[in-house]
Amino acid sequence: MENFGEEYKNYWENMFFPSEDLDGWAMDHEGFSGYYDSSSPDGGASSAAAKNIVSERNRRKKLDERLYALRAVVPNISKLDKASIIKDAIEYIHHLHEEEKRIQAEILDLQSQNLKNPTYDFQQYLPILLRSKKTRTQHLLHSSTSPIQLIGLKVTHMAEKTFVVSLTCNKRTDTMVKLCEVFESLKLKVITANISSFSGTLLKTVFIQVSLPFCPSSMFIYN
Amino acid sequence: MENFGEEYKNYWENMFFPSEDLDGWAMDHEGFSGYYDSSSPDGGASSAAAKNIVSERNRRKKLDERLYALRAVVPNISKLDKASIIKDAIEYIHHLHEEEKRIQAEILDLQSQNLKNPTYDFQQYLPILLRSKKTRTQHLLHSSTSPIQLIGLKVTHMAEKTFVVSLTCNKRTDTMVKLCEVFESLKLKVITANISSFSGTLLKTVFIQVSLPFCPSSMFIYN
DNA sequence: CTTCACACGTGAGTC
DNA sequence: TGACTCACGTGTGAA
Repeated sequence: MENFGEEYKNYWENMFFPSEDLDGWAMDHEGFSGYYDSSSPDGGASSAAAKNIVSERNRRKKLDERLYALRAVVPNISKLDKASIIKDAIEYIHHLHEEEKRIQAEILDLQSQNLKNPTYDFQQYLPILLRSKKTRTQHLLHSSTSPIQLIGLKVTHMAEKTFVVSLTCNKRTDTMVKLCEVFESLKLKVITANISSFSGTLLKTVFIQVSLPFCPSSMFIYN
Repeated sequence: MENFGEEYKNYWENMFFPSEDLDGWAMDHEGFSGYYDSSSPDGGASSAAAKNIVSERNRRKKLDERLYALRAVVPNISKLDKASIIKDAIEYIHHLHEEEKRIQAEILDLQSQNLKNPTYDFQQYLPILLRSKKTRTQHLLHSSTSPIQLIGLKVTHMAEKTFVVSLTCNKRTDTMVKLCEVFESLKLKVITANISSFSGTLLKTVFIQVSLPFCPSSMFIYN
């Protein structure tokens, strides 16, 4: 029996090396069958026992492979112990659960933070705006001489029917005039407007009041 | 030997019931020692073997408990198989990894969305602001006659060293004057400022330029 | 009757 | 040396 122990001395360390000698081992085992199984020396029973042996060995091998794979996906393994591997895996799953909960809270916080100052991105409605006023707006924004190069455009809902439109763009020649023309062309009810220029950029802030209840898409088809 | 099998027939199902009969079992085992261990019938060796037996039994029990605990933290167990439990645990960890990656991407997306219009919430820096200018600001914001009732306060990073401070508050008597006093007390380098009032609320927008590189907390200790 | 998964006792190796 | 961890072969009950 000692040779078996020699063969599998380092089994746990290099269990992923497929050892073909395992298959041939059942034949050798026939010679040992009489040693402890004196009551049934017939070939049929010993063959069944050998089948059981190799089956059990495959089962153990599979289980150890799984355990090895589990150890591979779990970082910070404290010990190579079988029990410790499972223990670390459990703790790691708990850690992942906590992290997921924490990150979910963070994402919820970010979402609520976005919701707290409800700034709707204008960018997606700009095409609608351009389509509806293609006749004038289009060629103003894309005039060959000095087009309005948009940097940022957003609308903030201040009160019912009241919005603040903030538009940032590069400052070129006549950009300010064109900007005013664009806004004028929208025929919005402007409460107050302010244009500031610094370091090559323009920022135009316009308070507008709409007659319809808030609906971002309808707001800019409005003319 | 059959009685042993009977005792542990349902071992896996109720492994968490501490079975006290395990301790007393070693004594019974003495009677069987001669059956297969004919070479060493002395009491010392058999006692050592008995210790080994109970130790090994405890080891197996611990390992099974760990496996049971692992099964408990993994949802959607396909089979109660030992190997399947580990396999499902591995898949579950992979699932958690994917989910974490997905959610991290989502949080990054949200953050970039916040960064695209980099509006830093002023609210958390307001206490610092108030602390640093307690002498004047504090009593202005909390004066008994008509305190400035803050609705929204945020700063937007426009360019290097350039920020837009937007402050919204309720409009009361002298609110506008006090607002100007507060901003004046901060000794900021104001490029341009604009105050608008509508439907009982005030909005003050100030372009300021700071001499230090951007650091939200230091910015408002600045005086 | 065969297959499968299991718990068991046991010897060997390690620290 | 004693206290471990491990792989092995084996018997057993369930599918």
